[in-house]
Amino acid sequence: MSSIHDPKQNHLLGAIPDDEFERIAPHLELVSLERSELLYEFDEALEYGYFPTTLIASLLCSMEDGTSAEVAVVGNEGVLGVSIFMGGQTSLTQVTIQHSGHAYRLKSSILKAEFDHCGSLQHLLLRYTQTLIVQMSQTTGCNRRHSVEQQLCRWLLLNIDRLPTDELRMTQELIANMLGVRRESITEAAVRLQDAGLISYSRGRIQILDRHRLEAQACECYDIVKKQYDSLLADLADKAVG
Amino acid sequence: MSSIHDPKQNHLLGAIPDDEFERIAPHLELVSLERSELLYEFDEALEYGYFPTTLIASLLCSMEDGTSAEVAVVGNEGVLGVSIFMGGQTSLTQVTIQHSGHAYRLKSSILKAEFDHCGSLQHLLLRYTQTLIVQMSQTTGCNRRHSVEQQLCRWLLLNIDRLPTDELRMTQELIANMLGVRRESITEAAVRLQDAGLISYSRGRIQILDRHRLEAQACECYDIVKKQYDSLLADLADKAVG
DNA sequence: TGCGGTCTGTACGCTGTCGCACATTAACGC
DNA sequence: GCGTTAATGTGCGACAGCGTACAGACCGCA
Repeated sequence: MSSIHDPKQNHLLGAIPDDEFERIAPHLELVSLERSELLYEFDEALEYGYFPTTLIASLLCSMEDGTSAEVAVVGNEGVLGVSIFMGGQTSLTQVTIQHSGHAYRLKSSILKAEFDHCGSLQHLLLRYTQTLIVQMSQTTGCNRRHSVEQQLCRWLLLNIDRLPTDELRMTQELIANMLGVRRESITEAAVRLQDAGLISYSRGRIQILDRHRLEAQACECYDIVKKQYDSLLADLADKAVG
Repeated sequence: MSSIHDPKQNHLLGAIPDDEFERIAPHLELVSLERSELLYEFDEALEYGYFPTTLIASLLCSMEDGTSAEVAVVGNEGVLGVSIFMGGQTSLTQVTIQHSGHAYRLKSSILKAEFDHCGSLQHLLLRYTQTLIVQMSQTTGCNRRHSVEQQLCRWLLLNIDRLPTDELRMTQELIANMLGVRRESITEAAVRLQDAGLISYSRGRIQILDRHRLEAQACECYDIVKKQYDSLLADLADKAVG
């Protein structure tokens, strides 16, 4: 394939054996999604599962009062629409696009059928779902105990890990929506981080200047989630070889 | 069985077909667990999965500073040790016993093997894991946006739903640990609820007096989680018959 | 019947975050 | 360039929850 797009840019699709991949490959459909797009509404029936390659999505818990809080972030390490194979038919959370990019989508029926083969894909999807659970759990604790600044550091790191660059295109307003805090609280924290030389930003572009110190500034939650994903990726690498 | 204990008091075990149940039944071992017991540590290898019948357990995210926050509560509708079948070998969260009682435990190897039969049990366990994800997601949002009093209402309801009585044996101190707040904050909220006639309590015994108003006082989070479980239980009932 | 410990109630000052209002600055289309 | 709009900066009062300290209430036990 001469295209710059390749389903195997998604770590899960990249890790399944050839025979399983060939079975679903004809059904994979490349889609481009823009920031702020609502991919799934909570409790909505799911037509497709999505395997992101370059986009980042956000799983949100949206409240009656109109506010929302991010429960997890999903990029090319994962899949959107876990309830398709988990057995429910409807989305477990609201899902929005946080960073524009591409994904390969697969009809729910086909994804479910392949899952039910009980092969490698099933194993990978379940293993991935597990990391998602850890991320959600850690986010819960983080919301309860840690400062906005710590959470911002965690959030920046989680996102930059899922992008090829060290620049994020994201306004403080949007970050505030993700973290479920005021825009001004993000501004205050961002000013401090910029003054300290950890990041620099202007009008929707955030540069990570000192990743190491940013990690030090973040709460332990980032480390825990990161380790979990690293162990998943190590698993995936094993699969891809073996 | 003349015993008052029966594995089928657990909704998941009660919903699998006879042939699958017979296969695991010889391996089920009744255990009695006491409040505050640490069942799993985070990231610890899991020797057993547990199907609670009368106990209630709490999945906790524990922080470096020694505090913790509950991410989900599990009773006889569920199972402890989802990572056994999800493919990781280690616990996704810390798990403690919140209310003394009984559970049937099953060696991890046997649980995993039965799961890999891709039969009814697999479907049920995945379906249950899904409700767990919804509960965790909602807890995340609740921690972010709702008052201690609202969270206390939610917590009381979630627990009372998993017990046969309308009395909870639980000190304010323990509730505070679960919700990740100060003991005094629970006292203040509890005083208000008692003054309003919704509950009455004394020294570790909490009576629910007006369940309906308690639901009204709780945030939407309880309803959402409850509906999710109701839909799971409806599924289970279908399975048990069909 | 009194004693010790556990559980609950209350008070006070502190801090982080909120909600709001408004000022300032950079990017973009014309 | 020029004005519009989106994005960011800042200030201020309000308030929920925190940490600490201590007082009362109830329970079991000697």
